[in-house]
Amino acid sequence: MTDSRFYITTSIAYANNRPGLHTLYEVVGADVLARWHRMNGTPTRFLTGTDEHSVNIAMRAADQGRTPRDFVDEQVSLFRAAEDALGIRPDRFIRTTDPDHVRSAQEMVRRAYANGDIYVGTYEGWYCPSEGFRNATDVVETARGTICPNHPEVPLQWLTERNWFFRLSAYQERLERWFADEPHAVQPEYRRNEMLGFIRSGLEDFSISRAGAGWGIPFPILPDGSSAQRPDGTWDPEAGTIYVWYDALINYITGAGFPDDPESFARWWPADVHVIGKDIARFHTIFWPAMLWSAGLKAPRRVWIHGWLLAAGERMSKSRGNFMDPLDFTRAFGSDGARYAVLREVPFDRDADVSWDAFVRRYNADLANDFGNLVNRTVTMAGRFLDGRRPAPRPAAGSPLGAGWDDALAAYAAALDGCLLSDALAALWAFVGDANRFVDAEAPWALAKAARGGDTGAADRLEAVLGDLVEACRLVGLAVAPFMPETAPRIAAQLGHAYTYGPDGNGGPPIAAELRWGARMAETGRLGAPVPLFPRLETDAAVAD
RNA sequence: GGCGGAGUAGCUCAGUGGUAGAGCAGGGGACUCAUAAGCCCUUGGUCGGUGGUUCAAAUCCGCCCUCCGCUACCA
Repeated sequence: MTDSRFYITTSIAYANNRPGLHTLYEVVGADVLARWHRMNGTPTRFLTGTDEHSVNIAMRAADQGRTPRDFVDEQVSLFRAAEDALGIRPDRFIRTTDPDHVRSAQEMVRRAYANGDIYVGTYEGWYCPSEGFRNATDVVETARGTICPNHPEVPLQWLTERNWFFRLSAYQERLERWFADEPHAVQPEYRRNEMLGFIRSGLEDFSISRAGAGWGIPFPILPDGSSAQRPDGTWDPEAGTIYVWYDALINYITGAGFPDDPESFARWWPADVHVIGKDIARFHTIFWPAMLWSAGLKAPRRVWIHGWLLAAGERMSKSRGNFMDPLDFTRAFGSDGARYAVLREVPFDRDADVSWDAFVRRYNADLANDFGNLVNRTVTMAGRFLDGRRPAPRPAAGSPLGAGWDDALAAYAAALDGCLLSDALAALWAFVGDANRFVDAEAPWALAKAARGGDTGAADRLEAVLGDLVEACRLVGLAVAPFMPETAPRIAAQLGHAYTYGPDGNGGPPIAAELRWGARMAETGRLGAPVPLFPRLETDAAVAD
């Protein structure tokens, strides 16, 4: 993205339960992309949050003898604590209960109405209180009656409701044109094809209101088209509430300033990337653009659909109970270790099996052994052989490591642009491997011994080799800062370099200039103490799943 | 059922016509700056099955088997 700003969002988490790593995975990934753009000097807005309205949530709250608001407040605090532990720094944490979001959703309904895209119809079908509407082909007939396969203990209800519907059918042609004109708007490619296939199979209208559900955003229009707002400012309950997508999806524009702050909205919309899970791809790539067009707004520039975390081949989920607690994870791996492990282990474009042991192996191999040890041996050798004075690197052309850096960085940056976070790390770690091999090839300890014996050629070479290694550590440590924002300043400190980026990645110089080989070679400095960055973990250090 | 994708070393995967690859895990070795890390070497695969095309197929074509994704209204 070469635009003057970068707006990235995640899906908003359903605030019905404590958070799992499989939910926060997406937010960590988006946080990395946000930090990368912030460090590049691009004004960046990163939005994440929670989805808090539903009959299910109201029921759970009632079961506990609490108000829905009280219930979701507690869930949200758990999400925020877990995100904080993972180093996630959104520019705004949006809640669908926020007052400006309520106004935003209602305004979108009004615009759809004004554009003739919503109408009162009748919805009929099975309704599972735990899951929402069930398609007739999804329910199961048993001796006890019709049940929801996912919630057999919860009685299904046959619903007949007068609801508002959105005229999605009117947007089929425009959606097909959008997919054709903007081939990179939906990624990865195979998801795009699935969505395109869905569009071509024909689009039906969908319902956007619920009657009689109290915990939701008041539907702003009565069936006759008049406002549902009463003179005292309250809303006529007969109008019902806004149902799901005209509530949840709207958060992306609320977070950009719609409708209260037109100036902000003009600046930030359309979003550069919506990062979402594959289970809600259709709503984001088909419903959402149509809803926006109906309101006279632009579709998002890109929707990135990531895969799921699997445990033994099964999707991690709260209902299955096979998910990892993010706080267990960060306690064992550290915030940065957790971020690295999950984003390296799971390709951002498809599902992947994960396990505690696999994360430990990845952490030990990549962080403790390869990179952490590289920094540690470099700082130790330079400290000991050069009395703590930081050696300068050779010019890139004269250094095996310097000559390879540009390609490594280019591969890293290209992968980040393509949202392929695991590939980005792999590209950087190939360079880390080069650096470790370089150490053994040059054997600085042997050069130091020769230098002590009076060999001035060896002394010069020692200086050059260690200078290259210090520079390699500086570059990798800085480049990987979006993934490991706490470790980056610790590396800089050990290398005697300043680190001027803030805790969210804002504030420093554009990273591109800093990531040139030798960018700081003219500066002198002293090395810090060699403190191991990533202590090795034992495979049986902890048990979790 | 329809459309799409995948089956390659113990694990995760790369490889789209020309003598089977990487990382991790396992084994051995030399070194010693380092978090018993790093480096070097190495065990290991009838490339899902089968029939074709070709001088030559993991790679192209047919058929079969297995697995996965999408196939509408989750919050």
